[in-house]
Amino acid sequence: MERDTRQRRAIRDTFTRERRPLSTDEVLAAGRALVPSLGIATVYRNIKSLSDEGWLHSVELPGGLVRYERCGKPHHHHFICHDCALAFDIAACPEDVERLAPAGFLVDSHELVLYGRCPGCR
Amino acid sequence: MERDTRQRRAIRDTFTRERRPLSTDEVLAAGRALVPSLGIATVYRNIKSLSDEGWLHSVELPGGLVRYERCGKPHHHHFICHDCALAFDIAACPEDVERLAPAGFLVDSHELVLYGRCPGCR
DNA sequence: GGTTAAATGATAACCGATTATCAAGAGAAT
DNA sequence: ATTCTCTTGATAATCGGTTATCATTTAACC
Repeated sequence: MERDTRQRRAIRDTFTRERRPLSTDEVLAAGRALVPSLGIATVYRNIKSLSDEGWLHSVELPGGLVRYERCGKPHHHHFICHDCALAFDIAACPEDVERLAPAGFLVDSHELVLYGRCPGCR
Repeated sequence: MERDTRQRRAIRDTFTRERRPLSTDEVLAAGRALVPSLGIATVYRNIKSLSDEGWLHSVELPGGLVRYERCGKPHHHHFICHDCALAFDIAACPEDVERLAPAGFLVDSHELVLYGRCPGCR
């Protein structure tokens, strides 16, 4: 991936505009608003190359659906709306979660997911 | 599923003995220790019927691997070891996580996953 | 113990997600 | 504008997980 194509720009712009984890389908839908001919194979290819370049990384939240977000964001968590299924970033973090683990467990990272209804679905 | 078979007993016993979320492969492996002929189809069938009966329910943790645990446990969270990939129960909970969400988001549940190394892998 | 229908086990089929293929399209450099 | 080669888009192939099929086994009841 060396060339600056309309498709690749559309995909990058989508991640830059939406500041939340996006699934391949969401990238395809949003990207088609900019480049109607965009195909799913191109979405997968560019997500892969942008990940290899360290511009994107995958986010695995419960639900078996892989999403991707821009690299370099500060530590944060996520909110998933059970109506629209969109994932949103949550800046806050419930400090010192390490102490919640029983003795003998070594904690080195954590993931918190809040579920509910997003502003747009209420 | 009405008959009390050796296979079904082995699967139930596995969940009763291990008090943590189990994947279908873990149930198959543990169940075969009791009934060597146990097949994966039987594991899926019994997990489904035990779920329909309200004895089991699925737990979706990050990673795209569905696990199952007994119903009726008190509110708890999970720890996933990144060496052996086993999931363990964590009794503690970082209270009032609801207020971590920005205004406009209605939170009705949450899931916390701690990652690290379990006692057995250290 | 014999009968009968439900459960099992091996495996084929299915399904959604991802990757590979390849002819056509289009950046980039001349 | 032309050339060259990388990228795209349509779709076939693949993959892991789950479900369906069906002959065989076996629990439950007489």
